Amino acid sequence: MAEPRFQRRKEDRPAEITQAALAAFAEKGYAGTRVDDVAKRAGVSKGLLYLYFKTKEDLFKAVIRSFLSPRIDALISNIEETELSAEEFVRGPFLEFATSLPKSPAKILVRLMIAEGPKHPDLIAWYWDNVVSRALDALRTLIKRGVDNGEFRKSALDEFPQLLITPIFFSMVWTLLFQPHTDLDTDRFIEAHVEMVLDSIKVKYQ
Amino acid sequence: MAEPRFQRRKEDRPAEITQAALAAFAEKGYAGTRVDDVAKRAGVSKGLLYLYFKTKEDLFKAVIRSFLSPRIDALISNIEETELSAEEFVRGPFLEFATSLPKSPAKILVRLMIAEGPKHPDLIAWYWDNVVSRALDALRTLIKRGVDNGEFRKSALDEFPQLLITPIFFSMVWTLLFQPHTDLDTDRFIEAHVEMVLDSIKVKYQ
Amino acid sequence: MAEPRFQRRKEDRPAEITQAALAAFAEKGYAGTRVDDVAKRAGVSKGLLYLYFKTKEDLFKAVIRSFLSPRIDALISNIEETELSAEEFVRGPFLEFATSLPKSPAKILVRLMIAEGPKHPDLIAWYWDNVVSRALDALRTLIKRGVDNGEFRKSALDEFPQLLITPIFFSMVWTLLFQPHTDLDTDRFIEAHVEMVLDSIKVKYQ
Amino acid sequence: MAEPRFQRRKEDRPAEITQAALAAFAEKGYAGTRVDDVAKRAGVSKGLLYLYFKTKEDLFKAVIRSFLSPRIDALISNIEETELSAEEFVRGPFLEFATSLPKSPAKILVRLMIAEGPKHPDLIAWYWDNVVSRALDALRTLIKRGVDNGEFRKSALDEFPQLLITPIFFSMVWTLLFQPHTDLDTDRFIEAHVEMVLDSIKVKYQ
DNA sequence: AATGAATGAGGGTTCATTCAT
DNA sequence: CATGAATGAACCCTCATTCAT
Repeated sequence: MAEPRFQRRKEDRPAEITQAALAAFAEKGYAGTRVDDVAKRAGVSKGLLYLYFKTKEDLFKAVIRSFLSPRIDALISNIEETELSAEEFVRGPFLEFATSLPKSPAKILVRLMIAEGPKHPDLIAWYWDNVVSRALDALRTLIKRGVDNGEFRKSALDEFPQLLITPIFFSMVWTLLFQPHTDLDTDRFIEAHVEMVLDSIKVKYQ
Repeated sequence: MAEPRFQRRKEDRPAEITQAALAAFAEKGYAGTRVDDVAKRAGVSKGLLYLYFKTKEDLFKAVIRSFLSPRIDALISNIEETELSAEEFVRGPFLEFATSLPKSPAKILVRLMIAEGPKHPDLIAWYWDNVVSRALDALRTLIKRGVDNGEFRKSALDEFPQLLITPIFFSMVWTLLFQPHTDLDTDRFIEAHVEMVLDSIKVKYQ
Repeated sequence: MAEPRFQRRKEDRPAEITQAALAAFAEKGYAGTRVDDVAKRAGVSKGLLYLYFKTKEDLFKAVIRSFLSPRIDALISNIEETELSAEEFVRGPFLEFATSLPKSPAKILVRLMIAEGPKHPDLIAWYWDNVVSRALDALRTLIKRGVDNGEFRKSALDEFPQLLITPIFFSMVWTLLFQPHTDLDTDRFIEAHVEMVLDSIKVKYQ
Repeated sequence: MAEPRFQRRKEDRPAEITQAALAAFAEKGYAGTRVDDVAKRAGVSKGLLYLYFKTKEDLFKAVIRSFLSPRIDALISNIEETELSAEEFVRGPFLEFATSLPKSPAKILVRLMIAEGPKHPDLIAWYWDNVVSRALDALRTLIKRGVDNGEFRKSALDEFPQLLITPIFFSMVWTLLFQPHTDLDTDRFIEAHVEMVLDSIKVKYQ
């Protein structure tokens, strides 16, 4: 019944701490989170936390880096390797990805990025290089494929692939802020947008 | 309506402080801003600041409340009083409003709302009641008018007027974060989106 | 009877704090002294201390700089302006200065310098420039005057004026360390040394 | 006297640690030295270090005790067993000892003693009993022998044998502090002092 | 009304020491 | 014996807030 006060679990610690930190940052924001709290959440002493992360900022960066990125990696390789037509891909895997994001903790990360980003330019840079620009390229590839296929006509989407993901951001931010005041059905919202985009760029006949 | 020629004596003190606070919060975020700095920026002593605002949080709320809202009020009354057709209004006043926002300090307010909102639910509530829901209603009115006019067909936009403003938020957040890494032409981006929406909902012929 | 919690005494604060800090550092050394304690000793809040001294190190430097130096300044100007013969000066004012030092708080400063000096090279440099090298020059002047007068013969003291002050340092360090174990009569010890030196350099007859 | 050829297997662990600790303390002082660092320097784990030394303070005392003392032991027995005249001894072995000290790590120990001594009275006591008072006695013996021999006249040195070692301390402290700012030739400085002392106490003629 | 000196709770970080492995 | 992961008490410093002037 006596739980040992010491537990050596070197392997798992960083992930556990990172997990706990995400939860804490999500609730209180960066400044509002006390390192003590993160440690407590992780079931760990403050000292140990500092063994794995040199500073609170370090911890924050580790949190940001370790989430979201895998998800996007999956989407990207999916785009590259799929055998679906462009429209099928958009209606299938892309839509699934798009609608899942606002329900995931990614939402929280977006908040943190927006809130704290300006103070951590290197973090933004890392994100741009490793996540955003790659995702953008993948989207461009997908759209170009549709155009080359004759599925899509040439459109502003060629230049602004962001037009496709606009409602994802919006949903995340909207629910983050106004959840108690409204209940946006993000799935249908995003679907409607995608439908609208497809409607606008699909080659209609013949 | 006659503007008093001499003013700015005293007693727009609160406004001056609020102004200074916006600048400070914009630069450093809420937690990163020291009350001292705000006072210095406003050319006022710390003590005086506390005469007008009971706490730092109070000051923050005053800042948030005093900006953005007038702008939206204008848009709303514009919608209500315009004699333009729905499409003309979207292409005209709405687009102008939409493209101007990402260049204005509103961007910063959005950041502050996202960053600090969760800690200030009453602020969010105030915003919802006084700004967001009213703006949403106005948009709905506008769209409904278009449908009633026979300009627009029935569409998801009826339920989700947000589909129209999606790229405004996106532009603001995007430039906030990735300004140094990319240069999104927000004007053309937003125009492209609006065009796409109109393309999708306009009754095409006959 | 109720003492006001706040007391505005801007002028006196730095000196009071510096005073308290000397006492604290003397008792516990630099590392062993808590800023809190210094504040308490000075009857002041920790925060106020940081208003006047940016860091603990800053405070330490201020303490070191503000003591000892005036004492030596006096000796130096004394040497420059005296009308006594060299021997008279040594037996009179110099001896008085020399014997008083080991009983003064200077002892403590010497300890602090020795203990902490290596970590604060700029402090050492300041001391060298403002105190030590000037004192050395003054001593050299004094001895040279004696030689020029025909009071003293040429000797190693010309090159090493430090030979005169050797027992001062020794007395300070010795009592610092071994006070409880021995009772060196520093006055007579230093006198004996000075006598010995004079005996050795005085031109004896004719 | 036969030195065992193979050694250094294990179990001069304590000595190795003590060695490493001296180096560390010398560089950073007591408070500035991390136990971790000492362990690393000694090529040993922190846990093992704590096997040999119960606390950091313990380690510190061990360091202090293990150095300097052997050197002085040698001098003392030298004084007791020598067949040289008092003057010859002073000019020979004593001077050699005196000039070598300021160049040795003893200097560092002196610093540590001065800096940390007041916090470790038992260490001081140990030093007094085992090193200082014995050294003092030996010096007294030497001087008395000179007087009894008719080499020296009666003088203050009889009461204050410290007058002989004054410049040793001085040289150590001086170089410790002002090394970069001056270059005292400690050998010649100490020689000059000794010469002066002898000059003063030697029976001059017949 | 206006100032800014003064307060003190609170948070990030370090590091001597312990103990499971 | 040996390791180094884990603990937690301290300590420096900041800053929102108060109040004597």
